[in-house]
Amino acid sequence: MVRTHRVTIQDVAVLSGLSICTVSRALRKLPNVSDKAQARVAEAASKLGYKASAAASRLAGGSTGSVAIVAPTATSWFFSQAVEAAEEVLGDSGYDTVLISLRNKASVRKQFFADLENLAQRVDGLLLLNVDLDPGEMEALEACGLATASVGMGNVPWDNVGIDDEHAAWQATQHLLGLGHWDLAVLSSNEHSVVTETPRFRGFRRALDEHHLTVHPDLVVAAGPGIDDGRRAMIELITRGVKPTAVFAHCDEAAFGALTALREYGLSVPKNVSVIGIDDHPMSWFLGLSTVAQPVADQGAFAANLLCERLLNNESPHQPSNHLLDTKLIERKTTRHKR
Amino acid sequence: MVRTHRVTIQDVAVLSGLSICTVSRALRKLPNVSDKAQARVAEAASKLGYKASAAASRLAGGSTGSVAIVAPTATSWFFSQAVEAAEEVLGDSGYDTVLISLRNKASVRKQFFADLENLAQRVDGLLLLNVDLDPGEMEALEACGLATASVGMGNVPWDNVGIDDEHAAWQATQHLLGLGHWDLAVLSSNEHSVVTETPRFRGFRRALDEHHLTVHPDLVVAAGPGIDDGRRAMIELITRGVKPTAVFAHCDEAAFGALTALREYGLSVPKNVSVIGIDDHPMSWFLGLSTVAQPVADQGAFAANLLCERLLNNESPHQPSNHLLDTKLIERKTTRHKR
DNA sequence: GACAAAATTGTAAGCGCTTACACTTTTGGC
DNA sequence: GCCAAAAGTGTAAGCGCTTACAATTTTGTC
Repeated sequence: MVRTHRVTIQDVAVLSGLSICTVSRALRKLPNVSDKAQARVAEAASKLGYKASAAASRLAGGSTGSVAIVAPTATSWFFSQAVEAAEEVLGDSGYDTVLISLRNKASVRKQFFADLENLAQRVDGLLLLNVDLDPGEMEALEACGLATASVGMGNVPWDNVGIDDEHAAWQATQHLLGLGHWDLAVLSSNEHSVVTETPRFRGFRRALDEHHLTVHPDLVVAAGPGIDDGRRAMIELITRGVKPTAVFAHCDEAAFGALTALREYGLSVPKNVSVIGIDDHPMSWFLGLSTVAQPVADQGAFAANLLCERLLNNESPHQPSNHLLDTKLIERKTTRHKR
Repeated sequence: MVRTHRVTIQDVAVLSGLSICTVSRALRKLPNVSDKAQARVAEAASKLGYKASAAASRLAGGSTGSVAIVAPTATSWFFSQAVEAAEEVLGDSGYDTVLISLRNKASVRKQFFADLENLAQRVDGLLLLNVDLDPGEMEALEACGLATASVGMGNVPWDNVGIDDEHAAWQATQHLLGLGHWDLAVLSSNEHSVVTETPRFRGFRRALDEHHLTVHPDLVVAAGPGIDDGRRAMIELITRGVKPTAVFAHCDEAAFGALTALREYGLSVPKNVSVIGIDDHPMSWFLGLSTVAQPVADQGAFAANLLCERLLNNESPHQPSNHLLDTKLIERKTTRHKR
């Protein structure tokens, strides 16, 4: 195979009998190009197998052809799922996906925001996955001027897609309530505090309210997102001596941990205690965990689509939209009617 | 904040009182730059917060500053783990990571190899994760001239890191044998066939050989990498009427499936049947699955390091190396001495 | 048809960097 | 000290694209 010279816009210009400039415009579908020219360019380009050099294009002021996906970590089920879905739609729109994991580390995160200005010249857009911004970070983000979209971030000045967390929690709690349980414990996200309730905790409380029940402080315990976090939280609950008949975990992995703890303490699920989570983690099916499913891949794909749109007609400064996708209760084997 | 003009190499040149060319060389640590100049440039650059424009650098014939990581899918535990580890070391070396998932689809895969030549001008290197190459793909890869490294790919003309699959399988099998089991079933990868044994199957067989045992065909069944695959395979085994006292699954997820099937059929683990897998999936700890652990993140990081090295001193055409990382038997609750 | 306005196309000047090559300074052997 | 070789530095020509702006063609109107 001959290492042939790179096909440049110049070659396309010659073959189509037009100027470089016209070719450039035609290729990018800018206005002021006759249909005839458009067609000739398209033909020449495809005949030559021409693809613009990202570097040259970028240097001259055009786009880089890539967007960055930023996630708190890349290893969790949720993120890898969302990332892959986003990568697919970005790829189909001709964008490369550069992956940036904050690795759940403050230092990495700080580094990222400090470097944002530089990143801005390497990518055209930013897709943020569940990264909670403090005011300073928000400012840096706005200053860098990158087109942005996000997943799971409420109240941001760009397009966002997520689920209604409060509603999802309400669904889970409501399910438990409907089964006759009223001594409900909750494994709440550790971001939760009495001052700033998380949406999921709010949903939990609202469901209780609706049944004229109140949240008993002893039945609330903080848990991180991992299995072990859930296990520890559940043990904490058990050793407090409280006896809930059902447990709502803020996410499936925490629920897995709760399941382990319960088993360790000789409590049978769902005979003695019902357990429900949120997510529909792939393992949940396997373990028979009742849960409220959220469409993870859909969220990633949707957000990516929004970003692409924004990237294409970068003129229109349309209002940032916030799309909430549906969640769905999935009843499996860890919840049962109270005896 | 003033939208200040981009800091260019020109600015550094002026501040350091040297020519652009010298600055360029100093920055890239090329030879033929005096220590004095080197120091002056470094100082000026850091004072100005200068960072070379990737686009300009690339266009002028330099590097792109990014490498592509290619995985069969991005959603599995294994790959997301390896990808994050690789992303970390690449990032530390100043490279952006562009993620490419083949999405387990032949069409995507074909597209990828067809586009390789284009990709070659957007990235400096390629990190392949467990993608089995057919001869044509291999050729395309070599033709594109990209620096390459890989994880889990034996016998390739570039640096590779992986584990000794045969040995890992041997470890697992040996463990079972050591517990007194001799009616062993194996859930083998579905890539396995009588003609081309997979390394893991070979390890299984070797362990048996060493105990003067032979592989009974009825006790061999193919299973994909998923939980459901494992479940179906185990059910197949059970309904065949064979009664193994222990099962070796080629990966943990298949083992999970086996666990479910066994439970469904009223067989108790490890009382009636022992089960072991390979991987040490995060869920294995949770489920108490005995397994042979492989260092996933380490493999990704190691391969990324190898690639970076190769990228830096691109002169030295050193021999491709193949590094095998250690695997370790982890005894948990699904394996027990035969009664 | 004539002419101004609108639509299309072309010219040429960069974007910020690398690198071949020319030029200047330093080094070291005698 | 002298001079060639080595080491360091500068000049300038691109890399392949975008985009003002100028030039040309087409269109529409009276």
